[in-house]
Amino acid sequence: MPAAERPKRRLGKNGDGAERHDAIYRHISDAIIEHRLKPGARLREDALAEVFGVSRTGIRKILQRLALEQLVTLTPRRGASVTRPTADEAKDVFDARQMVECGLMPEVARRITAADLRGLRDMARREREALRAGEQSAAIKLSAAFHERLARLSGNATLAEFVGRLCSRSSLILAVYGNTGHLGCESHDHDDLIRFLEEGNGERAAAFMSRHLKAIEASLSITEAEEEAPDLHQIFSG
Amino acid sequence: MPAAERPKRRLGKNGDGAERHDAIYRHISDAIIEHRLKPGARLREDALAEVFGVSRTGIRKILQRLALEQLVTLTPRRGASVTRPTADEAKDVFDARQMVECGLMPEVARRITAADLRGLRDMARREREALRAGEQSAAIKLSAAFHERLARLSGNATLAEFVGRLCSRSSLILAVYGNTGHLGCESHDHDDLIRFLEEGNGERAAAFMSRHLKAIEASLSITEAEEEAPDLHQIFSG
DNA sequence: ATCCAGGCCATTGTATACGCTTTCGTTGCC
DNA sequence: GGCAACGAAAGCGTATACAATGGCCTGGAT
Repeated sequence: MPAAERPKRRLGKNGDGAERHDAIYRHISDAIIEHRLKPGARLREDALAEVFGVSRTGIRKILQRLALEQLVTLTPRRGASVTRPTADEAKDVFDARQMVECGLMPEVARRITAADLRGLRDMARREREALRAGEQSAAIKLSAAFHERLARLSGNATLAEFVGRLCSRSSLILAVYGNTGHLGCESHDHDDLIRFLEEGNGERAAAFMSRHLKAIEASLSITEAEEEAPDLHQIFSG
Repeated sequence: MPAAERPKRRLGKNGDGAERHDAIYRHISDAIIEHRLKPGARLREDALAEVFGVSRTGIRKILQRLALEQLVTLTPRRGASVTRPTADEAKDVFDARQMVECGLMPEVARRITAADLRGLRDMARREREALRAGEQSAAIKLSAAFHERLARLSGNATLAEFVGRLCSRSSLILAVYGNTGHLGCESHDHDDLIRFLEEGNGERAAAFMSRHLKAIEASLSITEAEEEAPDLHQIFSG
């Protein structure tokens, strides 16, 4: 029974050890960012291990990585669950995005090429299409990817990675504090931003990005009412 | 031999599992930041496991965490080694610090209290003393701690954590590209900065921080000469 | 009937064991 | 004499097994 019925697993284990882990990481990460796994959802190691056909060891590694990126919360003896950002954290994240993303715009405007502009337009188009098709999950992920790609065009890998994490956390924040049916980024905002960058006008791009982020933050309904028994309310109201 | 001569280990394992790991993490992290472990140094799992009296499992977890903070590099089948930052990474890190730390100064100047100022002066004093006593290791760590503390006073935990990581990586950069005997931060610089903050002059503090960081970066001798065989040169020249 | 206590179960934390890859040393051949 | 190929050893990657802790359910007492 053990060796006979799963020969492919052994094969997969040998061939692509590290890649498999990375793929699983991306699966879980995407599920969180796309709100398929909602904040507060528990992530049991055994269940994940069985689903992805690996041992708990690998799952633990991935869960730890997600915890360091603050997408999941690891409580000492209770296991892992999707992080539920607090109101303070939400403010910090958006303040950080305000500083970094806007600060990056001038450099991006300076370095951007025609090929980059094409890529950005393509992403914005796909995002619009997903939004129109009602695929919220895809739209959310594409929006985050757009912001990260933009940051990456600055040439600063460190800051780009940081922006990527902030965008992931923003997705979590939207899941908790966002009004349903109202996505974070307006669809035409990104197109306008691309136009400013095409003109090489970094200052206007930065100003527009600032307004863009402020608009997203303003659309949130941040109420940290419950203090001691928040889980029940959240679960039963949702 | 196994059970009789180490009863404390059993005890320690039961009482403070998570804390022990955190302590080990800090030990290794400090050793890297203080240049006791130099860039390129290999970190064998077995050796670390034996030194700290835990199993390889725990060491792997810690190594992974350090890898995500980019203090150590994890090459697939070769194990862990202290990260040797490239010239590009060094530039990115200092550009990022320039943007974030300077951008934070106005808010810090706005929120700083008398107690905060006392704490900062104390840190600056200890740093000066360590520098005068020739304790480079301690001085380097205190300098990084000063910058992180400063960022934390902004009230933005996310950005403060980011600055902390940038400072850790800066320490690594100094180890590779810094001229021996010339520490990154001039001792009186931090005192001057504190004065501007005390005056509540965020703009001047930001400008001074900018010069401060530029001075550190300028003091580096960034030469990425070796491409394929850098290890030998580095080791024999150091 | 409700509350407290004790035991059971579920789940994580840790260690150990095994397999595989990589690397270094040696030997043989050119 | 140098280069290449093979073999052995060392170290990492993964899985499995065991131990400990916290939550939950049940039973009894008030």
